[in-house]
Amino acid sequence: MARAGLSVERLVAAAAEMADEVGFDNVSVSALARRFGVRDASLYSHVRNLQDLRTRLALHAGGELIDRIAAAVAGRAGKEALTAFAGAYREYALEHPGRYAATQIRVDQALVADSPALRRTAEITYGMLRAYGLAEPDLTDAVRLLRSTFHGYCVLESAGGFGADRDVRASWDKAVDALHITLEHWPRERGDD
Amino acid sequence: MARAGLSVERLVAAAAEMADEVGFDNVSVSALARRFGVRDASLYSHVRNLQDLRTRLALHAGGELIDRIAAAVAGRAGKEALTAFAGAYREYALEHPGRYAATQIRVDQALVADSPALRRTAEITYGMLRAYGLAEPDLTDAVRLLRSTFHGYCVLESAGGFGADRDVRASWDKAVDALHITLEHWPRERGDD
DNA sequence: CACGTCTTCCTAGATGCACTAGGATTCCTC
DNA sequence: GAGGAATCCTAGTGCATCTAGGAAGACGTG
Repeated sequence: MARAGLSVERLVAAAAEMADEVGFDNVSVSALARRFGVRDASLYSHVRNLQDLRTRLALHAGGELIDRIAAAVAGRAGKEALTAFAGAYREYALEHPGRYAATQIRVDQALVADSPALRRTAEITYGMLRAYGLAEPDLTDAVRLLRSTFHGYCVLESAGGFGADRDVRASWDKAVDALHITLEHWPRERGDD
Repeated sequence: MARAGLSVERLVAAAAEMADEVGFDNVSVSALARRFGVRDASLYSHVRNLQDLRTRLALHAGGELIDRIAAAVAGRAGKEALTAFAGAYREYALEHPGRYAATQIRVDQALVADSPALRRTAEITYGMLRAYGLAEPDLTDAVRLLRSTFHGYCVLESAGGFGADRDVRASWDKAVDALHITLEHWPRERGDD
């Protein structure tokens, strides 16, 4: 019997494509097997179960995302870096809605800690913010604000949540501008209370 | 045979409780039927299918959320209104994670347009922002920024996405502060370009 | 009260998914 | 070419959504 040549890597890659096409929630073991012309059961030699597949997909997509961001931010600082970061983030979320959705799932913290991608994300984000001269706890607050805004915007935009007759890209640029101003005039924590 | 006294309203209410307990994704027709001591098939006299149930739950939760926000904002303006809005929003999302998750699903735009809740949300939001003296298209940009930040923060927080050792409530207050400042110093659109 | 009707809830069954056990075939290595 | 490991299979379980069609309670009308 001719073999299909499955492997964890090929499965994850196909799952990523499938997620972008039919949505992350519709990535199933059966559908993936069908795509390879193979029985469901065959996949379980390469992947423990559906959750395992999804987790691998999440880590894979997270790595892709941070690679793009890192490339965009490299060599820039201040507002330029922020704009590049934001642009790369939104572009990935819109180009790859399924993969981006995958990055949102709750993943075992032990796995996250093991993955270099997540650490790199933190490094890049905090590094970018250092240019604004923030210190803890303002730094963490600012990171949380950025993540929330970027994530929230991309989720709402790709879910079609912005119905008003106003260019979505323009609103995004405005939001990034606003964030830059906020970071420059951050309401700093006083050290003595 | 004794009747269970099912109705769409009771089903949706039970589904809402169930969503908060076991997560929105785990609300199933079978589990809901089990909760009423009734067969799965019996629910299909009241609800068309699972998607119908979820849509009803989403609209129900959306109504609850905007009611809370309206009550919190009533009689306030400016920063007070913004803080009240933000507080009511986050409180609901944390108290009712399942219902809040329900409000995120993609719902047929025709149904949304029919629902008074969504229109009320827009009214309240735009009304609150008018105090900052913004005009279109800045108004829409600001609404999108607010929604994104609130939504993103609540999603990330309730998904356990904020791992750093910093009080999550404090970061939220800081974010709301930052948004207030942003709204006061909004980078306005010049009319002539 | 008897009758017909509508609603509610049922049984039975089709279909699709995740997942396991265990067997067969192919590939790699020595 | 023989042994062992990896790959893919058949067969089957359990749980989910959803449909078709039937029985029995609730309800209004004469």
